Amino acid sequence: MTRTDTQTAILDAAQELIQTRGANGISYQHISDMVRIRKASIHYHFPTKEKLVEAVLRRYRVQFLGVVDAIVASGVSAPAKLRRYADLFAATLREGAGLKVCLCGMLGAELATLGRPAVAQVQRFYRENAERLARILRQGRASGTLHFVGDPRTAGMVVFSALEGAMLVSRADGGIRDFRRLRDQTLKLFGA
Amino acid sequence: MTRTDTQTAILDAAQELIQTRGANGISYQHISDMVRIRKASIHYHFPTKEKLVEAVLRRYRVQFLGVVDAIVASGVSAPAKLRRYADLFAATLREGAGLKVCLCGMLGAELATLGRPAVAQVQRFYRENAERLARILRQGRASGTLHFVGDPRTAGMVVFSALEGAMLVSRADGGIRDFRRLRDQTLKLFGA
DNA sequence: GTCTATAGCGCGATAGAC
DNA sequence: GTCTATCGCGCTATAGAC
Repeated sequence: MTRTDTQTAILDAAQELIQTRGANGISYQHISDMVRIRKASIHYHFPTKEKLVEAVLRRYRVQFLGVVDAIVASGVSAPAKLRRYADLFAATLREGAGLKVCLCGMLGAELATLGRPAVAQVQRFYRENAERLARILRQGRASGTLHFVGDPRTAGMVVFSALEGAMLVSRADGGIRDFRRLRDQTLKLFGA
Repeated sequence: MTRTDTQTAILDAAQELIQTRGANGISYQHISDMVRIRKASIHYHFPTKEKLVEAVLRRYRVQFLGVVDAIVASGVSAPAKLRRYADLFAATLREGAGLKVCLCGMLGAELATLGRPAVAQVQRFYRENAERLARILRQGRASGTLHFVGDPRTAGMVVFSALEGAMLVSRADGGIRDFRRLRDQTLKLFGA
């Protein structure tokens, strides 16, 4: 499990490239151009491209959900949690050089070309995020700080998929400015 | 502008493939497998892959916006228009064999790998859809049938990007069933 | 663990017969 | 308009030296 600096650097480059161009839009050469390593040497750390994508996915999911869980466990109000959660997406979008979408938003689009393990990782990311959001929404409604109708689980999926869609659309057109507008308006719909 | 049967068949196959696998996940061979034509012959109708993607995009945008404009111009209430609009996305998702996402949702993800003309087409699709939605929302608020706070233009973008995100996420996990739940809950947020 | 070299394949695109 | 044949390239992946 202990990861070397080289492995981390490869994962960093691969993740950034996938979030920008998609898994089908990159090659080992692209990674080699970013990391000080020859493309053949990448296979020593990650034998196939499929394994590399899986490794990127696993790290991303664990890291992202860790931050989400910290937000859920924090003592702030439900609207504040919702706001912090949405800011994770804003931070992702601005991260690095160009605009990046969520790794799992990108791989969700490319789902039909991924292997079974990668597909399972993407599905798990979606479910776990929606579940955390459902908890926040349930808490907010119980304490009277959030207002919405219907099942909190569905509402959690709505918030999650709306943010994924907002990243995708705002990257193409208005960038982070538009994303913030979409985020604010979306949160308002839940009374936050 | 008159299109032959062969050109239409190629565009149909290319569109279906792109909506499922993405532009970077398909090849002329994939199209050749679906249409009764050799892969080299496709170049006669669409000289490069980039031109083919552009042609698919243009046809999709014109066709989709045509239906949207018919909904906008129809005499039904704003909530009914919103509902019919959302049903276009549900229909797209179920269309054909496997689950398909919106062509421009898919190409939005792959935006960084597309040529300038294709990028412009995707942006235009986003803008035009958000603009039509803004009109519906404005009408609904004025007539007291829809309820939301803030700028109708931003709200239009919210509805559009939420539906794009809902397609993406529900394709990965619960399919059309989940999409309908997301659609219903989203419309409720606007009082529809 | 990283390198050079290369196998082996699929890709987009072109040439030229029909 | 469609075909066969092929070019040239980039891709993932492997072999073997260091």
